[in-house]
Amino acid sequence: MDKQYLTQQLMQFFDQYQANINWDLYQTDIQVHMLNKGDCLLRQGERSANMFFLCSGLVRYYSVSESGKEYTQTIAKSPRLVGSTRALTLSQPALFSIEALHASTAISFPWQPFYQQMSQDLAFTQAYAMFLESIFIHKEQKEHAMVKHSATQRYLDFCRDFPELKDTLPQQQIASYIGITPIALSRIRTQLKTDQR
Amino acid sequence: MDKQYLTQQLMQFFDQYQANINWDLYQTDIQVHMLNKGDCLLRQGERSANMFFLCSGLVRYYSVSESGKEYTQTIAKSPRLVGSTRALTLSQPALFSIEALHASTAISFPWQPFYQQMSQDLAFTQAYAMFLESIFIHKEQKEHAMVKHSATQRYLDFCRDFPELKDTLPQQQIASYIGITPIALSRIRTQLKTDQR
DNA sequence: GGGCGTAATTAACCTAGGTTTAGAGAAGGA
DNA sequence: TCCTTCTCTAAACCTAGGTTAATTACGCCC
Repeated sequence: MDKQYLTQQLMQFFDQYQANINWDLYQTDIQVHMLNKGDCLLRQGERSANMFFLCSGLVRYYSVSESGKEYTQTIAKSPRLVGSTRALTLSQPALFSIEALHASTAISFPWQPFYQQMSQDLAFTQAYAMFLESIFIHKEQKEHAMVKHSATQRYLDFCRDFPELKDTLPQQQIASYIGITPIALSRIRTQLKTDQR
Repeated sequence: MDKQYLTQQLMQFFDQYQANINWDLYQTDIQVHMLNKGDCLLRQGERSANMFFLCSGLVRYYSVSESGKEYTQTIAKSPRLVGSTRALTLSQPALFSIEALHASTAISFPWQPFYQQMSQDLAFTQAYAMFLESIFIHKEQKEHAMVKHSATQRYLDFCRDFPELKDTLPQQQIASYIGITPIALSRIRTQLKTDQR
């Protein structure tokens, strides 16, 4: 798709924070990613120096443990920055993969020079702090739910938070988001159905 | 204890970030808190406009669910800022209490005017973003451990991360940090002892 | 020393959720 | 049309950790 057009979206996204960015510096490094369902932007264990901007579509962050179990940490909707803050700031391999849940479009740009330039811009740094605050708060709520709520409650929470996904996303992935096996989720769903009557 | 002296520590803490702060504005609002073991700086459900700086000692962040179960989210050592970013930025009641694990000293100051002034200071905003990044990374690792590791593994992780606490902290609180009951922890400990032989 | 409150252990029992295996639909491809 | 593959459901069984309750151990105050 049109790189010009997508870059436009990225610029608009940052405009809302009144950050003063010289995009010309990155023109040559910006890459367009057309994703089909199941394609990955970033793979667990990979080192990447890029941040991504999700222009359209939907992705999930998931990780796989040594024992082969999959856990979906986050589901992110466009428009949004996506990427591993941790991997970029500590320059370590990513702890999770980022996978498209539908067809999606994203662009990538190199984080270091961008962050270098941006950390001189107060408006941007403020916006970045706000971004971190918001994902932090989300993470805190998810930790809370994982520890304090039963699987059934977490499923109901998921249905409340993502009403548009509860019927379109495969149940395996819903199960992986709430931290249980698809089999347990199936049990919970039939249990809920019989309770309703 | 000497307010002057503790305030000095707070200023030194921010000096390391080269933030340019006019402390005179807050002199009258700064309060000193001398904490005994078990005293709380902040109580779950309370609204507070203050941020705290832990000058000496050790605190834990814990929350109690409706069903009366306690969960320790974080253990924080001095010197450090402590408080609920979430409660302050959204001006909502705190989701957790902050309790001293030993005798500790802290000072409090009003967050809003401070943050207002500080968000004009690039060095401070950068430092704040780094602070958020660091607690975010910690939270991500804890979420990961809670989901992927067994209670036994989480106990071993705790012993690795807090070697100085594993014998001094009451087992109830260790259990609450790793998200199990004290009874389960006792079982795990005897299990580990017999395994060693 | 004797009582008392708190913390830690132990054992018996229970339950949520994992594991394994099998089968039922739906969807595509030759 | 049949065959394959993928997703979901169902049932039998297992296990980690929760629950309850009784027992012991360790201060601490009188």
